[in-house]
Amino acid sequence: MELGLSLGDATKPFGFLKENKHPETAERGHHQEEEKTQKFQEDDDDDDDDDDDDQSSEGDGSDDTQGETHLQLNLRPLAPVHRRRISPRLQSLPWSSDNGSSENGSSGNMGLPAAKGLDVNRLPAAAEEVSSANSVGSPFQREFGMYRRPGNGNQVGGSKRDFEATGNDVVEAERASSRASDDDENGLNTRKKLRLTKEQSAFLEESFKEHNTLNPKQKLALAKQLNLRPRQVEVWFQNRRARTKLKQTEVDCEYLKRCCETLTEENRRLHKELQELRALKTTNPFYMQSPATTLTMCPSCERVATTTTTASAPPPVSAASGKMGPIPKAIPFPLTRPRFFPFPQTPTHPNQPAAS
DNA sequence: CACGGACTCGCAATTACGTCA
DNA sequence: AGTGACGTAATTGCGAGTCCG
Repeated sequence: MELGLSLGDATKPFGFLKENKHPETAERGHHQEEEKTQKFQEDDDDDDDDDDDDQSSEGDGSDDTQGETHLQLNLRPLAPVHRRRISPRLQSLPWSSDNGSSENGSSGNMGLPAAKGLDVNRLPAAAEEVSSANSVGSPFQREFGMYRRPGNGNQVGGSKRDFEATGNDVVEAERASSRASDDDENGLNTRKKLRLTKEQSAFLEESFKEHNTLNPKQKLALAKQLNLRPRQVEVWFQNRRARTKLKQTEVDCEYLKRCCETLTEENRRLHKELQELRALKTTNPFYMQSPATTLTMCPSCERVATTTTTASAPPPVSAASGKMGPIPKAIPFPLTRPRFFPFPQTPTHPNQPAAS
């Protein structure tokens, strides 16, 4: 059973993040690593030469981007070395030279309200920008600062995934130290939760309507556009998907509940009908004298037909299969049929002509 | 070619913060 | 001012897919 709750059309392309595609790369859906490698490289080298991405390749819409403002992003990866343990394939990327020339708010507005001033989280983001621009502090330090930042105004504590590097000894140590520090610092390390502004939420919502999942490029673009950290965008989409699913579950639940109520009512009605028929059978002597009539169902077409038998001669049953025998010729039921009889008039088998 | 480890991502469950009545 | 309910940002852990040595 499928219900039509529409909380965003996942089939539509990620319109406002659409970029020109290279036809030869538009079909490589599963090579995310290569995609990312190529994307980051191309972003860094040539802003106007945007390639495709695996997500946008799901929808077409690659041709209607002409005339649209292309995103001009200077996608500086966030702490590429320490954010995640970098793959050997990514290590050759020119990220090490942090140019710090990110232009906040100068990117395309994606046809939506400009993200300028959407700076709930701007303080930490700006701090990162400044520190990176001045080459003060490594990306790791910046990310680490986000992770261990004690409650300080508008700043948010980062998560382990902000510099996630699974299996890395450093990270394992930091996890441990972070948890230990939670105990030691008596709540100084309490995470701060920031509410997104209406504009940010609306922007993310629009993005979600376009596409309910993000590829890394889209995530970075959104993050930059909204002055959020990519992880925040990622989390927002994650939670948004969860809310959608929950909503869908509620709708499904409601539908099943109504189905159950309908079936219960139908069952009650049929029971009542059965009782009426039994009462009729016991109170109508003529009915009793008439040949026993049963309703049978054709196993092939599942249509109901009437079968007239005598009490001593049960309906024929196929000796081989034990199933019902051939459908007898239907006759009007019963001869003393009450006017209120609820069954369909003269049910007959389709292969047999109706009794006249 | 099979295999194991590393990496990445999404999801479910949960926590915790901010807001509001 | 205190409080509980609620919405939601954020965290954590896990499974699955992919890549690579």
